Amino acid sequence: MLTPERHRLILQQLKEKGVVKIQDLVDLTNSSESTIRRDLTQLEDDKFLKRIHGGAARLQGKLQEPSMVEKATKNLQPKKRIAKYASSLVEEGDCIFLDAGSTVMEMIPYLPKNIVVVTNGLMHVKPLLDRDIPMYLIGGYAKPKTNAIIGRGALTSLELYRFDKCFMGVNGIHTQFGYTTPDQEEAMIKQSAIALSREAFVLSDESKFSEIAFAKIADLHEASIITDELSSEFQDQYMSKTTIKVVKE
Amino acid sequence: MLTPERHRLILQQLKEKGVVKIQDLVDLTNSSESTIRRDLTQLEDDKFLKRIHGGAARLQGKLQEPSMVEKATKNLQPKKRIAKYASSLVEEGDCIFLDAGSTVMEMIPYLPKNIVVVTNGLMHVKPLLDRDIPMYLIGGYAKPKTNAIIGRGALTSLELYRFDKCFMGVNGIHTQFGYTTPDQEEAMIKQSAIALSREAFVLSDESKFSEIAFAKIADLHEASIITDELSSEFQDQYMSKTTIKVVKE
DNA sequence: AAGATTTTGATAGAAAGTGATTGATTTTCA
DNA sequence: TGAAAATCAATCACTTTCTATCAAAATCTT
Repeated sequence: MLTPERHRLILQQLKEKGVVKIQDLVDLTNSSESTIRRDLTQLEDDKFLKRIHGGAARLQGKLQEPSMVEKATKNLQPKKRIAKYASSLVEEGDCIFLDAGSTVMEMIPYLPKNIVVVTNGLMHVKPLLDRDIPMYLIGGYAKPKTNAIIGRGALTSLELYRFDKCFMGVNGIHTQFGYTTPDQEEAMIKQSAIALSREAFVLSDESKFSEIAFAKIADLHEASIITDELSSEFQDQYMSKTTIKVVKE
Repeated sequence: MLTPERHRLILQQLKEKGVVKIQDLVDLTNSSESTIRRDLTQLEDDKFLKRIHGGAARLQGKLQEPSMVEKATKNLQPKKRIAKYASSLVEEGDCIFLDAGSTVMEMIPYLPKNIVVVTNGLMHVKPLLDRDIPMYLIGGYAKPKTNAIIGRGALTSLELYRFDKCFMGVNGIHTQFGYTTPDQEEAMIKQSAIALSREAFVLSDESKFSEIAFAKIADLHEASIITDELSSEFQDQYMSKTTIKVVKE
């Protein structure tokens, strides 16, 4: 995992929670304790946070501007671009499924209002309600780290619906949380949702995503990939089954 | 638990109540008395509070607006008291249902960790996850104003579970949002949950609640009412079917 | 492709935080 | 007032976290 990505994750956690434990960051980023410590030292030097025994704390001074996370963030822009394009595919009256995950969440501000959204992403709830978009939540187990609803019950609950379109994050939540291997149970939800949908779209803001994860999701059904960069090997390999839309600038 | 997290809790308690007992802080933070004492010493050094025999007191130096704090405190206390008592009824290993609503939400900080929670309250999600309490969410329509999951799907989703105990707010969310008439669909969820539970508890922090709402919930099944004040007419009227626990001080 | 540089993970000794105990001090209440 | 109860500061043993260092792995240069 790249250094700036880790830093972004750390700052984001900090922004959300105020204080974070080192061990949590280790789990979150799949890095060693040493690496996290070095990150924290560095971020403290740059006045982004304050180290405390056991972890780090947000500094309340003034440097809390939105610029803070933004500054440390280089990956935000492509994500927004992709999300905006994906939203443009949604038409009034549609019933869509939104996968849990940060890239998909970015779609919400751009969605039309006269639609119905079904989701398993707890983090999507507030932004959707704020926009007054009618929303159904899948029932089931709430997975702490990714705020996704998963499990057997979730599948049952999901199968009550049918969708015009569904939107999935490639590494879904894992992009954001640093997993390289998709969670088995979340993958099952993804697959099921794709099966219940007339059209499926996969959003990826990672220029390099693991071939395995890619295949798992896209190979099973027809799907369109929306990304900002894609090596030609992948294009050749999957072109036959999937449409690939590369969104630039 | 990280030191600043504990300090935050202490100061928060102090802000709400003006004075806090050490033992309460021990319970609240799951730390030892020694640790709390050390925290208090430190916070006093930093001029955040004044230590007094048995606990700590807010210092009235500057940042206090007595009128506002007092105002917010008046309705807060009974609610917390009731919620704390209700939490004490939950045993390790229990599977419980938590109704959507502000009074029930107050229970969360006091719940034991080795339980499973099922809820239809979206506002409960974050506090439960923060406490690492395993949580299942009912699926269905997310009602914007109350952040509750309701609807036909919710009933279906709910009926997959069985509970040891369930906890309902009387006017539920309506207390907070100023409704006097319970929402029909939310009432259905309440009734269904009570039916699926071995024991049912109704929490009320309103000394006067409407007879209609009361009867709707309590009359259908055996249930215990937990409240801080109850006119004797109600007691006489419902004593036969329900247990009433009045929590004072 | 070989070497230099950076990043990473592991380890050991130092430092800090924690919980229990003990005896001193304060409060309570008869 | 005086004895019992509650609260307190001080200390000890124990656990967790921290710093510093080194070698392996990854990345960059030339």
